[in-house]
Amino acid sequence: MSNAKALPLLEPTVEPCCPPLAERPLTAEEAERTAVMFKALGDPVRLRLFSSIASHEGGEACVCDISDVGVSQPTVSHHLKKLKEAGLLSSERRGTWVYYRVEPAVLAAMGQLLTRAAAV
Amino acid sequence: MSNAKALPLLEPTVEPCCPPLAERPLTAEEAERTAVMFKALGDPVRLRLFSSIASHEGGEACVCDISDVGVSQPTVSHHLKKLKEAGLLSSERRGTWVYYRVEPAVLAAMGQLLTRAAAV
DNA sequence: CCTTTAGTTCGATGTGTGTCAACATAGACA
DNA sequence: TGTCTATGTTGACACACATCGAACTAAAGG
Repeated sequence: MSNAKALPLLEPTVEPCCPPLAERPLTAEEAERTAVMFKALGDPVRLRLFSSIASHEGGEACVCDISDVGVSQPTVSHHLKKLKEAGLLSSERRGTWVYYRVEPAVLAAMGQLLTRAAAV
Repeated sequence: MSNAKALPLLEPTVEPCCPPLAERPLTAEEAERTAVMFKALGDPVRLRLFSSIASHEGGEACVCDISDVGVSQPTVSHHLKKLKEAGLLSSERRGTWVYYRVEPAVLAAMGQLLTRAAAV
């Protein structure tokens, strides 16, 4: 892989998904796409897992650090998979442990989706 | 209590619910409360209804204006009820029609929940 | 009373959640 | 190399909950 892409490219208005909720009525497709992300955070267990990862050092944590949410380990794995499928997390195996980390861009986009809606 | 506090008090950091996701791991109760709101927006139909209301004039709309989302009227009523129960909407009967309006404070709080998480 | 608008009840169907068991991967050690 | 242990993931199943529409009820207005 080439190292030609060295631009800092810090977009302040990331928008990988959809327009702000208050800008115009969402189309069916946009709603479908956006709902996946909100639905992923619409479960208490997933919310706690996500919060644990986000508040960890460097925005990443291994599964062993966040498995104390009151459900079994397979259940934790299932929930992490859903968060990953929603594009909110990414995982990486590092030796024995698997580390999950948050996707700041997607998160910021969701935030703007709401705050901009409120600003109108 | 004196009325010395007559400031316009435009809090940029409304927080009727829970701390930012990245500040610390959410407790079970906080996660439960927050999940209700995210789950309410985790459905395509509800997201479209909500977006329609938020993008309407003055942030409010009557049911008759937003019933073209592809489901029957009773279903629309169900979804609006859920959004209302989640604290995202408030309703008011004005003559023949019932008007729904968004709750900007709650919306802003949800946004900060996410953006602050991303900012860490 | 009749029409329009919206909410409620109720039941069928679909989707999500959580657990146990089995499987995959990585490291340690003889 | 072979095996043992620790860590996660996947599959299958039962259970609970959410979704949706048909029919009914309630409220407002002519």
